Amino acid sequence: MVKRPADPADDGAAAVRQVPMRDFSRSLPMSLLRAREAVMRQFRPSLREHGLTEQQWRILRALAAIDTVEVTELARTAFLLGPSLSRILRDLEARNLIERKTAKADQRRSMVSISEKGVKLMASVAPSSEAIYAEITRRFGARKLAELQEMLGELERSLAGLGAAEEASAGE
Amino acid sequence: MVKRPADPADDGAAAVRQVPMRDFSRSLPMSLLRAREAVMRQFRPSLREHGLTEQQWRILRALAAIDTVEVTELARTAFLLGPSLSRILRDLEARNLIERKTAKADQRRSMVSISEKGVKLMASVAPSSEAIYAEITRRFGARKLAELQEMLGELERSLAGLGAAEEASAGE
DNA sequence: CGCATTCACTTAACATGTTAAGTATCTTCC
DNA sequence: GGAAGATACTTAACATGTTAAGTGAATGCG
Repeated sequence: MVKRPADPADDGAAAVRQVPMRDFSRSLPMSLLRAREAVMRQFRPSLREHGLTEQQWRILRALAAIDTVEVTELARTAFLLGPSLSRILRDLEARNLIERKTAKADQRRSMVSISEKGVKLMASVAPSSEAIYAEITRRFGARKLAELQEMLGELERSLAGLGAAEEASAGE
Repeated sequence: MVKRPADPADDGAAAVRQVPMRDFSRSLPMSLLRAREAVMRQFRPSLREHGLTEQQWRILRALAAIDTVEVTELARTAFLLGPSLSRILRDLEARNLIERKTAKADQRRSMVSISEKGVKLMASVAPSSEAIYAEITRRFGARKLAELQEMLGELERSLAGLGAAEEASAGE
């Protein structure tokens, strides 16, 4: 039900009356979601052809750049939560795309690295992936792309330490 | 294993040598993902307190703005895939937060609307949600926020029609 | 009319996101 | 050196993302 004023084409300047909430489609989270989806839509088909999901690809890329890492550090790098990473590593290991061995000094830690097979798979995916990225850059513009990334970084930094714990600090 | 050149602090101008791929953490998808996560991290606790997930909240907001819609149109508005929406609507209906009735003219279509209870729930969530949004705007800057959203929109538009079908057009 | 297509969803199946518990290992500190 | 607490994962449980298949209802067309 929900009766509303029924004023569709009223998106001008002084539209601050009794609007209960910012137009949904213009919220920051939605903008970010839509933009990211527009980008990922380009990559998914290629990854899929190689039997990889977006997250698996993130992990392989992260591993290719660091040789060997602990799971926790990998989670931070690939921006995945522990449980997700745990599952994916199990699968990637079963497919022999990565290798795992527990650290000698600390039996809790397990060191992960990409395997030869993993490296080869990456080599087969990278070209098309790079081509797609290049096309995106061409369409949007390299300059603007850099600007956008800068702003996204700023946004992230400006929100750092707002929602969680806040250990050592004044007032509270 | 994976032998690499081992040249960490070499991110200057002429770093186009044999780098197999752009530094992972600086890729556009990652930037978008991290930024969005930084934003959503602010909202999730509040939504959770009210028993809502991010997606459920998106649906309620979309419904509050349009009175009644078909499921397909709602999917487009709330930016959810059909299957996800189908499940969520089932749950929201069971919780009496929305109402559903099949259209008379076309038995395939089901018209969805928010219920009184749904409206009340929204009213109880909106204040804190608005406050969070205001704080984000304050921290990042209203001007920059608008710029960012504009760029995200441009990015989305510049990629529109690149990955899918492309029905009526020249050259295949 | 009758049948193949298309449409508007819904189900299914598998992968990940998200939070809470569980497990083994390590560290501290008495 | 031994129990309490902290760490580094892993499991569990539930919700959503993603693709494919299924179902019932309209449409198009001979």
